[in-house]
Amino acid sequence: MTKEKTNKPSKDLPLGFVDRSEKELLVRDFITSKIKEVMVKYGFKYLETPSFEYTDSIGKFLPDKDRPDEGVFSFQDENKWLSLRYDLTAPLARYVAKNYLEIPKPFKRYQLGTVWRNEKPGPGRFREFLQFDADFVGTKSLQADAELCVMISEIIEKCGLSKSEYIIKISSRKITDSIFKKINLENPEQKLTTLRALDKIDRLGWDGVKQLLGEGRKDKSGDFTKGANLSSNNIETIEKELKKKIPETEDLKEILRIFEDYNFKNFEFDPSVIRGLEYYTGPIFEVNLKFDVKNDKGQVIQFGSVGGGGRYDNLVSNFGNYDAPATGISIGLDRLVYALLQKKEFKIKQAKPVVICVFDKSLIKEYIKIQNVLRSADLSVEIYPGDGKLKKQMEYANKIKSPAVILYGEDELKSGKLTLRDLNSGNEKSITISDLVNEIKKII
RNA sequence: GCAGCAGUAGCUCAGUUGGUUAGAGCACUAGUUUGUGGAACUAGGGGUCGGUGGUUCGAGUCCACCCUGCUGUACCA
Repeated sequence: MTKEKTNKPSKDLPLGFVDRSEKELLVRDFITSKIKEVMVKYGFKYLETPSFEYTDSIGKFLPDKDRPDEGVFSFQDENKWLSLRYDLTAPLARYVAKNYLEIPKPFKRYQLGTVWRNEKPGPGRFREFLQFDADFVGTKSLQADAELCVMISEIIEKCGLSKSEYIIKISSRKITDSIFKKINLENPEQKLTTLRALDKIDRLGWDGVKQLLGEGRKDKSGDFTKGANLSSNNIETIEKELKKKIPETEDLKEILRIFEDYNFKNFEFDPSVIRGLEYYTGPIFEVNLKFDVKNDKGQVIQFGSVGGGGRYDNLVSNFGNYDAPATGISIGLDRLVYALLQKKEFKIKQAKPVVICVFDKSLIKEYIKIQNVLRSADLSVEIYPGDGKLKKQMEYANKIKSPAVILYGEDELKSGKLTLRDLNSGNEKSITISDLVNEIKKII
């Protein structure tokens, strides 16, 4: 190996960016194919928007900041700030505002695309990842919200998870709104801290959350987080309200009725679901896995949800005069892949090429002829990309998990037959080129 | 950002209270087999022990600072 010298380029990747293996990509392709099937069934339109948007179009405003890179990756082009999109919802709102008069109302679209976040990465969380997003724009009907939950369940199950392995959690921003009214909480900073604390019930449990609602909490590394400083009375009220098993807000009651009509049962009312604090205005949902996810060291990690969404009735109107209530849901595909890979054995067939060994460069014409015969039959095949010793070529074929090699040298030239070696069994056959396709099909 | 832990060969790791030329397994290269892979055997290459400075006769080992990674926590529009 060559020594690392100061001027050599680094082979490290930027923080939070990863190379993705064929194994992951095949699972991801499988998932996206299932998503597309379901989206067609549910009548959503396929859309793609660019990776970059003007920074202010995606909800980031930067009046006097030098670098608007908190949370997003940005650069300045011709005096305008551009940012890589951090989700697919904001670009959708921009798209709807821009094309409002042409598109059908309501507008149903789905999108698959890479998004980037300039944040600290965590287990199964990267700074570049693939997201799936489906939305209804231009309808207040809660039928839309309910259908998103049903639809996302169908996708998850098509990906191979059973009903006992995931659950859709639903809640509504209206619940926390009414609690704040009840305890007369108006200080916006306290409200925010409170919401953030409540969002953590899953991870920290009520004990931890109550510390965060009060003075604060020390995590297991010893780090201290300041709390919301609510009175113990108010904390008790919040706990009592949120422990109610049955939703009292109208929107959730209605959604539950619709779920019944769909005969949809794999959901759970969970008022601790808070999610994206800024733009949600009504029902919110989250897709949670019910099994432990481990890292490659075998430790169980805090994995969080694989997807979620909710109603955002004001996002489109931010762009102009059009009022377009909307609701949507997204899945982090790479996280889903990460989780699926440890839950299930995926046997995704990917043909490996039969290798034609290069005995003699002067026979290359013959090799190409053989290759053409196989490729015409849509078989995967390659001439060994080099001209080393036969042993090397065999090792190569073995390494790439080739099903078979074809040997054609002096002996074969004389006999007019070629040798086909099955790399699994080690058996060799001498056959004519007209039998080749059939013989290979028997092997693979 | 804050906190805890870690960094020794391509990978996984060992390295005794500080003591000569720093080790193992796997992987790699060559050979045993110049027309045959997976197994075995033999030989070989590969490391400024994350970096810089310090303590010491002597540092992979001790100290300080920095860098990187993992985990938790915060933030995540």
